[in-house]
Amino acid sequence: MNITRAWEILKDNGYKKTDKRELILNMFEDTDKYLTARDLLSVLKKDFPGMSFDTIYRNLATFVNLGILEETELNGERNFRMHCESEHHHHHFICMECGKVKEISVCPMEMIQEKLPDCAIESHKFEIYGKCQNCVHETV
Amino acid sequence: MNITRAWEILKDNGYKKTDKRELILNMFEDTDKYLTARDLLSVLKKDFPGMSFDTIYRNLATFVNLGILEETELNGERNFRMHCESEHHHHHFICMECGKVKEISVCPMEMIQEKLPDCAIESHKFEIYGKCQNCVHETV
DNA sequence: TTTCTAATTCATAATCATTACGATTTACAA
DNA sequence: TTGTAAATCGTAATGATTATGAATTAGAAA
Repeated sequence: MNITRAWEILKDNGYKKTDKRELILNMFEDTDKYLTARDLLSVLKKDFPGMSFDTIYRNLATFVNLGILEETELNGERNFRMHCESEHHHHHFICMECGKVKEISVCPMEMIQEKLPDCAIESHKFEIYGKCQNCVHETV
Repeated sequence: MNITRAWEILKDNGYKKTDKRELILNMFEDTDKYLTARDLLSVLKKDFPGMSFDTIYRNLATFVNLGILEETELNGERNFRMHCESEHHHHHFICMECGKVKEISVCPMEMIQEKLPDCAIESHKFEIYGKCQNCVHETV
């Protein structure tokens, strides 16, 4: 997902272009990591001291609904990042040190459905946590 | 994990046998579902109106540390259940309707490590959500 | 361009889960 | 039976998130 596409989606759905939304989207475009509402607020407060929780959370929810951002829960906090548009279904390795995210193409769901013949599978979460190459070699 | 084993573990680690702990463990022994702190409190308040958050949360943390309970995050709330002692590593299918939990023996982690040769994988989460046999057939 | 209106934001308070604290009570070993 | 560390109670604090009502603003229509 790039920022141009994000604006298209917003416009198509009747959402306006505001400076706050622009700042938020820019922050996501600049990184491949997951960010929290807190991350966003602490940066955006510099440019807009009055920036409020409401603005952040409402916009994050909007972006997720429109498929611009994707979301996961990491130690009790919601984390967001630009939605990947890889053509194939995939999962993520998340570095717990620096936050870097890598795509993993393996997904065992086909196997799984066979094992649960009578269940209606609605979703699944498969995430791998650890340290990435760089962080493994860092001395603590 | 059964309750007798749980008490052994507690005793071995210098924890005392209290009526509150007994009630909490009994609730977990009676079900195979995940329970929240709220679930526990709402039931236990009947027998012990004074039962406090502190007691619940402190004991849940203790039980998790000792491996008596296992924990997962489900829509922003921590959920707990008796730790499975299956001899093999496995994952869970969780019915979002009734809360029933099924063991899934498939785990793709061997495959994954190959794909991330330089990363130190520390943990992973793999959960499947949906409706179980019974709940699929219920009319809403 | 100006005006109108719905969308957006601000400031703040409410809510919900969780954690912390000081005083009191309790389990259990000596 | 008693002493003491552990556990609990009652309540308050914290931190993330959601809600509210008033004020502002973007963007379409005149």
